[in-house]
Amino acid sequence: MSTSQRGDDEGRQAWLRDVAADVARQDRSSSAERAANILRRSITEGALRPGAQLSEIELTEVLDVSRNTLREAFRLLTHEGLLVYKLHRGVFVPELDERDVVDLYRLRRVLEVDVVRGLANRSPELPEERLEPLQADVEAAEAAALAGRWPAAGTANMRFHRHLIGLADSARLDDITGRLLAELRLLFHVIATPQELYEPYIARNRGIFELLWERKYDRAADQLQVYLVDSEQGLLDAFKAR
Amino acid sequence: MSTSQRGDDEGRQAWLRDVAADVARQDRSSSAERAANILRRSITEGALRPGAQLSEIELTEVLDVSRNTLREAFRLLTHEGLLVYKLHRGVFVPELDERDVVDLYRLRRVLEVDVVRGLANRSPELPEERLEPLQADVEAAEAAALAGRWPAAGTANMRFHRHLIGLADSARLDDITGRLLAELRLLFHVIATPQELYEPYIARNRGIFELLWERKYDRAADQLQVYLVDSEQGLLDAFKAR
DNA sequence: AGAGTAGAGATTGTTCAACAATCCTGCAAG
DNA sequence: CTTGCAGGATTGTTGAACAATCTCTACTCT
Repeated sequence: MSTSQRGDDEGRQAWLRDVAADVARQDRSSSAERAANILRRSITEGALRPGAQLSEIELTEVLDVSRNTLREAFRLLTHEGLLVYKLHRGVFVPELDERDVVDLYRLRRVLEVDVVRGLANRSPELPEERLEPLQADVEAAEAAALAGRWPAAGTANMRFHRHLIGLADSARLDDITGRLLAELRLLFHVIATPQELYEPYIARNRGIFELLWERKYDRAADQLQVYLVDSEQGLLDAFKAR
Repeated sequence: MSTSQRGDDEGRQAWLRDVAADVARQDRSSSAERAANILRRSITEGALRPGAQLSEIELTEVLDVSRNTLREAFRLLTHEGLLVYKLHRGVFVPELDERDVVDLYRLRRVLEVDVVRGLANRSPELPEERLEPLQADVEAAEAAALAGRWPAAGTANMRFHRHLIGLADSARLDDITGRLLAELRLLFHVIATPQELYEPYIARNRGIFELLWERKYDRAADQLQVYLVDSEQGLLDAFKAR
């Protein structure tokens, strides 16, 4: 927090306000969010399978929160698409099908490809350091794949695409992407062998990253488009084989 | 719904009660959703202006729900972007600025234009009757404009774009669009004279509709793109003039 | 007088227990 | 086999209580 701020009161006050807001935002981890984090992991890591019902009474005991707080956590996850409410019947882990695959990938394609293509005409060119998170994700995925830790590879892959979208500096786009990727994780759990699903795409992630690094945004967008079409087809094939 | 746009509490409470009775008649979902529907209408129709704070105790009395249920409704609307929480200070109608205009229109452009362009390669060609809701919206907007009822013209315009997105048959796209348009309505309320904002675009809506009817999807997409760029610029100009 | 501070009052954040409304199950009658 | 009806279980909603935090006022000190 060592910034050489010049002495104007206006700037200092704004700076203080920013820091205060930042701290307040981090303090926001309430009981509901803690419960939601636990449930999110349980869902995305497969402990709670699609179709499973989440009993309120049981979970209030396990998570040690009140029913109201638990329901708040349910709402958070509902917004992310990881749970669905059925009136007077409770919350369930949604069961997605092929139509959802098509729907989700349609959105992914149009959004991600547009973000990458849009990088070409930024008024200040994209600074190199903005690509560093992407590089870290690519390397994490490669390392996890080498070690055979496919769930970790999947997580790194998700982070890569989330960081890719983040280059657009759009809060709403980030929000939408968070939901899309969370729903995709639900779909991946239908697949028996995650290795076949992820392995071919790790190298392609690196290819896209390299093109971004060389500022060849149009070519990166083209590759991303093909990547997403192939990935969708892989998921659809896995569905048929199941 | 005759309403005096005065800021006095008495008038606003009466207005809320009217909407409450209106919505309760046709709504059989949960109390929280009912309350959320009432508040959503109050916000999008301008009774609750950007920057306004929503007092919990006041609204529990007006809406006749408990604080917990009301807060549930707040959360629903927060997820839609129609309310923002400030920790320990309450919920407020957000005040959007130029950056939000740019962000929202960026998303609108990429999504709407892609939907229209995608109509060209549907396996079963788009049936004509799918365009009927759009026609109704165009005509409603023209009628409202002729009568000088600009809020109604704005509503019809919103419905036109929502139905346009609906042609894609994507539940997630519909969901996202609902949120984007709701936020746009927040922005429109900053504008003093809605007439100037809507009038030029009513004829262009008809133009886009006619092109869709003639199955000239690429040309319709091009016009839509220009439409959205101009609309964004109009909003930005209105912001500067304010 | 002006700046800073302590505290009262008001509002929000969170939890709990109880009751109402609804759904599911199993069984009996047609 | 279908339909209708208890009874039990689960969710939906409420009101109250208490903790945490903010805002505003009044006071103190320089």
